[in-house]
Amino acid sequence: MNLSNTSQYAIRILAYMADKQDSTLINATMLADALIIPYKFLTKIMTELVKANLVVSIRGRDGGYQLKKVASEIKVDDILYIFNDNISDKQCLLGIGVCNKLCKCSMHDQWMKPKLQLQKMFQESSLADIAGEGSKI
Amino acid sequence: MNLSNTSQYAIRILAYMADKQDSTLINATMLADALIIPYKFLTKIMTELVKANLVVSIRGRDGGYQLKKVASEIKVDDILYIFNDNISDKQCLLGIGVCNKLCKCSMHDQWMKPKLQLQKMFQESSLADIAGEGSKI
DNA sequence: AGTAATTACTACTTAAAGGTAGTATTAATT
DNA sequence: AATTAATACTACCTTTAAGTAGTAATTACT
Ligand code: SF4
Ligand code: SF4
Repeated sequence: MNLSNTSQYAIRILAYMADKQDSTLINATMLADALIIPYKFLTKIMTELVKANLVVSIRGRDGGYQLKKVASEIKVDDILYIFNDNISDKQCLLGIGVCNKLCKCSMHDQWMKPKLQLQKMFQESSLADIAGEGSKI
Repeated sequence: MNLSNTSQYAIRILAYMADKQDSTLINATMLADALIIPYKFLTKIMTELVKANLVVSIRGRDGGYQLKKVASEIKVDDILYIFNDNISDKQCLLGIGVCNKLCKCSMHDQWMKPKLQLQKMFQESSLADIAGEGSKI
């Protein structure tokens, strides 16, 4: 009942980048050091973020990474989506799968509330919301 | 962001057993067939449920399993606890870990609401609540 | 042109969850 | 006592997530 390591790292990375928006480029070494994420694992994640168009990379000497959009336009849900970690409408609690109003397990209705709240939280929180203000990353 | 396979199976097994309370014993083959869970994996789970005192087992010919307590006294949370899949108070969204009121990430407060709702859901739902009524298991 | 610093790619290793196989133990029936 | 049907135990195999290593490609600076 928690996000994958990869998703957690990705959120923290992007929030950190949003926070440092002033300085144009941030490189992998700086990110890995600041966020205490294994360097090689981080670069792997960064490449996926670049492919997903959330981040721009500049290769070669003096290269680095930069957010591709303004922080307020990148939602946490967009990040989770990349790693198949977002909450879908059909997210199932007991793993039976496709059920409907007539045929459902007894936890389905109870599960709806927190599920929708999680969805909303992820869809409405942008990097601008979760970065800055001296908050922990 | 979902329960482990093992936890999902365990909940469904116990809910099914609560539903069939009338017939004294249910054996592993019946459970595996009814719930479409791999037999050998199911017996592994059953043994853990027995050790955790939620289920009584009777070995030998004509043996099987039986709930150890009445259905209303077994909460979903008790099941999740066995497999370290319950929602703890300290459950962390971003994986940084031990934070507090003064030093926290910006998602912490938003995360509190769904987290508490999940906790409540698991702690308050008993097998009696989720079994029966022709609901899917 | 050469070097250094950077991201990207390919491939591997490790750890954990999920699942399977075989055997031992237990107990009722004959 | 032997057989049969059940759970319990031990050990293994498979799949996926997490993490690591090495090399190629790219670019700025000298
Ligand atoms: S009814 Fe239960 S099993 Fe079916 S989709 Fe909803 S949560 Fe999952
Ligand atoms: S503040 Fe954020 S990182 Fe810290 S425990 Fe809460 S959710 Fe986790």
